[in-house]
Amino acid sequence: MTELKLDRVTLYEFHAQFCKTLADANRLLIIAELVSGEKSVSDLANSLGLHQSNVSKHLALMRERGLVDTRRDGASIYYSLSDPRIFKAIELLIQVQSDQVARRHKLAQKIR
Amino acid sequence: MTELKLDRVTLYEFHAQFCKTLADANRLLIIAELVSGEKSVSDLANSLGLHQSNVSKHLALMRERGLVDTRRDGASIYYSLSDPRIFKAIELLIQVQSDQVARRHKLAQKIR
DNA sequence: TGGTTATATGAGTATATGGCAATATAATCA
DNA sequence: TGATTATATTGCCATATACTCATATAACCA
Repeated sequence: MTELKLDRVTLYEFHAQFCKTLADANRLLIIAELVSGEKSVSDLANSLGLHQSNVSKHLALMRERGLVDTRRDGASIYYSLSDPRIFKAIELLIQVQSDQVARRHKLAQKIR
Repeated sequence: MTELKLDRVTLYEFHAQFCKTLADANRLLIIAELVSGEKSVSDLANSLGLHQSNVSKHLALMRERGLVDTRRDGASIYYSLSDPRIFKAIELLIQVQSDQVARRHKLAQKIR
């Protein structure tokens, strides 16, 4: 009983970690950039206006957690989404969020 | 140009906040409990073995961000999912995550 | 080999987050 | 009204996170 509960918590911690990986605006921006194809660290740093070390750290985290793959070409390292459904999943979340915002807006109008 | 970029960042911060709301094991557990119908704070605290104040805080956060609705009945307050697709979205994320883990496992086997 | 470019990593700092304990607010009931 | 139950809120602490700067590692080229 307790054993089963612990397992369930562990499982949910695992899923929560995945959500945490998506729970950063810069990482979402990076993922969005990668939808159109692989990009190097400096590509991303330039297009997003972020520090190279910052981007590198975000990519390292996403790599650790299996969201992106890497390919070295000379001195550059190219990052790509390991699964295009990552972006689909994010889009669905965004859709739900947008609908909620719309619903709350309507509700606020009714009250007013 | 800069204006547009700022807007994009702001938008992604908004989406990141939504992901953050899901990025906690106990909140995911609460959401999973609510799939089967509305529950009071103490219901949730008991079934998950969490402190009442802890559950209350998590629910307040989820309510602020529109994930749950509330209904008062006497002294109790019942929480419910504001949109069942929240759980669907989480399930999709979990699916992607599971596939990634499976793929990495296969890869590890090949290397070994 | 030395210089340059690309990426990764470590140190330090500021902020955010989750948890617990204690207290406050609110509703019920005797 | 006073006691009880249910929920919310506040203060505090420990930990985690993101960021910047500086430095290390790695590949390339003259």
